[in-house]
Amino acid sequence: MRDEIPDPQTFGSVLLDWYDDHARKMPWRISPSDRKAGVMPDPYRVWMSEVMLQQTTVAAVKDYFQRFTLRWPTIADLAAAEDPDVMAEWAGLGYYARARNLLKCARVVTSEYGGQFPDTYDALLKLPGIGPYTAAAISSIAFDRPETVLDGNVERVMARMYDIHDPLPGSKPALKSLAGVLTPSVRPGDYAQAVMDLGATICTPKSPACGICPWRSPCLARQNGTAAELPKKTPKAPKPTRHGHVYLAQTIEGAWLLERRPDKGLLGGMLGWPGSDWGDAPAPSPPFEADWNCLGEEVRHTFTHFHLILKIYVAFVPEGFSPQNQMLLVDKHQFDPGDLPTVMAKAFKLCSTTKGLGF
DNA sequence: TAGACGTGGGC
DNA sequence: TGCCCAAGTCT
Repeated sequence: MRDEIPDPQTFGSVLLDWYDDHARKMPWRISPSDRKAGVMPDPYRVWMSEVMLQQTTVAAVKDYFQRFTLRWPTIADLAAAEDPDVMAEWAGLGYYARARNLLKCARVVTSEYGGQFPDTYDALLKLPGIGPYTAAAISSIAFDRPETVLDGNVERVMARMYDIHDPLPGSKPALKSLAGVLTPSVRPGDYAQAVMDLGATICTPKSPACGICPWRSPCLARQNGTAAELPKKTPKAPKPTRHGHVYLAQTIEGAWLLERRPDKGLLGGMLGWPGSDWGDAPAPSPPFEADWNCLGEEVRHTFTHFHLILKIYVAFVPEGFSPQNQMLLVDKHQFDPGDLPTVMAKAFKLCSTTKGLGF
């Protein structure tokens, strides 16, 4: 069946023609016409957008990207930022290791590369938070080098183009190889974005719009009627349910008792409420002795690999209490629940909308 | 190397 | 409602 597929290099020009008319507008993207006129993107903005887009939708990223680039317009600005400010700005976007690595990477590029991103795949791959996908994306999009990006979109497009039924992630190397064969030497940066746009808008996970796809003719899955069932994926393990206790306490002046979570592990580096471990039946562990008032409602939240149910307790911080370890008191005028990861913001919201607690 | 690591939207 | 999915990386 392979002999029915046209010369791979012609795929590139077909897709680029489609992209010229259908490229989505994004704050970090140079339009195809501007790009053809010689305008190059700012590698800092390409890097920032690609890190934010890891496992995250374009819609969710847009506002964060605008805020980050407005507040820290250059990589030197970001490298000089305070860690808590960056973590607070990232709050709500998820996968917080990305924010910690964003700062690490900014500081390495500033100190070791004079503030200029390297342009090769191998050099980019060595930087914190930059893996095979992001190294290829920055190298191709920001520097127009012919690297092959392989994200979820490209995996899906390739599995369908070649009607690959082997399940992901095992089939990843084969799909990368097939994607590499199709990568053209002309306009590789626009091509990388074009394949991803194709996957995001036409070759979608469910109900792919094969009828209007620029690659409908050579696509083997469309010929065989298997597009909608590809790519196959190995089944995921079921999520267990864990339980925990969190303690929301305020001083008589209104300051909130929070803790800075350790860098390693879940919600690493973020602010949160003091609390127990999360497990099957965790022991209560209030930050101080008090008459803790348990809220009638619980927080329910689902992470990537488990469900969580949190019991909320509230009390006043006793006079003379001084925070130990990673705990800190945050003045009520400085406290912003938007600085918290979503699960912690949910606990705050539940607390603040429950009446009769004295807060 | 397989599991850890967030969140919100769509169906 | 619950599951799938989104421009993955790290260990």
